Amino acid sequence: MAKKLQDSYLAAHDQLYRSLRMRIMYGEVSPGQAMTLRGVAEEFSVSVTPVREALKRLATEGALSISVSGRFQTPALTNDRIEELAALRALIEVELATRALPRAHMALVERLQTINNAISVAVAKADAVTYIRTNLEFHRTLYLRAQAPAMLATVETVWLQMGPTMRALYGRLQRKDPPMHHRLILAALKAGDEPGLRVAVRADVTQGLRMLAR
Amino acid sequence: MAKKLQDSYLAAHDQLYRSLRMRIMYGEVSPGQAMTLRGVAEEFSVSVTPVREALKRLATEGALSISVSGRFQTPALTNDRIEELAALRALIEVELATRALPRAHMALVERLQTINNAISVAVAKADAVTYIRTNLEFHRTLYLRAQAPAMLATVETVWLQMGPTMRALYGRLQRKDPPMHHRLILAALKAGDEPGLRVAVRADVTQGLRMLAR
DNA sequence: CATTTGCATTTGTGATCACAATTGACCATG
DNA sequence: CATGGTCAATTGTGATCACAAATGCAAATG
Repeated sequence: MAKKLQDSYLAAHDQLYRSLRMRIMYGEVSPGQAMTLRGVAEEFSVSVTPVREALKRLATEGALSISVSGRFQTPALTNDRIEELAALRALIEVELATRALPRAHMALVERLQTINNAISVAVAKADAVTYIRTNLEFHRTLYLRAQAPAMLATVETVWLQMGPTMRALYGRLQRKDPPMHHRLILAALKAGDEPGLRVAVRADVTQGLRMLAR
Repeated sequence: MAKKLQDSYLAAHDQLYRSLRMRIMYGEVSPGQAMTLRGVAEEFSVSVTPVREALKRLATEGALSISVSGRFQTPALTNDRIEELAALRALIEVELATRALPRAHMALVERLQTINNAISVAVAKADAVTYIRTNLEFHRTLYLRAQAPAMLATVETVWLQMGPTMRALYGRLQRKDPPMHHRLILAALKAGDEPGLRVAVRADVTQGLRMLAR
C-alpha cells in the first residue's frame, strides 16, 4: 500500500465502494440482482474484508437491500417508492437548481448543451446505461453550481437507490425522444428565469418518472 | 449466535450501528470527538470487525467524518452547512407533515402533546440530550403518519449529521423556552389546516436553527 | 523557548480462518 | 407431479493476525 496521505491513495474498501456505487447508480445492474461477498472479492481480486465494508455502506444508503438471511441484492422499487423518490428529487433538485441559477454562466449552459447532445445520442442508440449516466451528469453539472454539497449528496443517494429500477424502466419503454425538459431548463438558465427553471426541473424529474412507472 | 431468521436477532455490526447512530443523532457526543475502532470494540466487548463496518456506515451517512489519515470523529458543522441542512429539513419535513395531515387523528395529537410536555421538562432542566431526543421524537411521530419511508429515512440522515453540533449549540444558548412552533403545529393539526401546518413546520426547523447558528 | 528528531504506541487496513445458517441440488415418497 | 428430507456447497459473520502509517511524547538542538 502506497502512502496513505497522498492524494491518489484510496483504501481498497473505498475504491470498491466507489466502483460499485457508480455501477448501481448508472443502471449497470438490474433490480433484484444478487451480489455476494466472495463474488465481488474475486472480481476485484481482494479479500472479503473490504467488500463487506463497501457493500454494507451501499446497503446503508439504500443502494442494496439485505434479505432476512443477510444476503445482498439490488432493490426492485415499488411504484409507491418510485413516486416517493421522485417527489424527493423534485423538492431538492428544484432548490439546487434555484441556488445554482446565480452562477449559471454561458460556459455552464454550453457544457450542459454538450451533455444534452450526448444524451440524445444515447437515447437514439437505446443505450440505457449511457442515458442514465449522461442524464445524471446533466443534473450534477448544474447543481454543482449551487454550492450546496449536503443537498447534492442527498440527491445522489436518491439517484443511487433508483439506478437498477431506472434501468429496467428505460429498457421496457424503449424511449426514442430526448428529454424535452432539459431544453426548457437550458432556456430558463439563459434567460435567468427562476420560476421557469423551477417548473422545468420539477417537470423533468417527476413527469418523466410518472410515465415510466406506468 | 442465535438463529439468524428470528426477529430478535441482530448481527453485532447492526447493533453497534444502531447504538452509535442513536448516540450521535441525539447529541450524546460533542462535535470533534474522536472514535477509534479498538475503543468502541472494547466498550461493546466485540472485535474490531463489526466496529469497522458500523463506523464506516455512519461515515457514509455523514454522521462521522474521516480524517485524511483515516481516523473517525464526529463532525463540527460550519454555519453554511447548518443552514444547508436546515433548508433540507424545511423542504422535506414540510412535505412529510403535509402528507401526514390526512392521518393526523386525535390520538396522534394527544401523543404529540405528551411528547411536547416531555420536551418542556427537558428544556427546564437544560438537558440537551433529552431535548434533542424528545424533539426528534415529536417530529418522527408526526411524520410516520406520512407513510413515506424513504423521505423519513432521508430526514433522519439530516438529523444524524446535526446531532453533535446541535448538542453544542443547545449547550451554548441555554434555552429556557419550550418550542412555540410545536404548539402551532398541534393547532394546525387539530384544525386540519394545511397551510398553517406548512408554515409552522418550516418555521420550527429553520428559524430555531438560524437563531442557534448565531 | 521553539523546533526537530527518535522511538514506542496507536490506529486503520486487508487477509485469513472457523463457524453457523442458508441455499440448492438430488432423491424418495405419496 | 408435488412435497419433503438429506446433504454438500455457499454465504455472511466475528475473531485474529500482521503490517504500514500516523500520532504522541520525550529528549536533543539551535
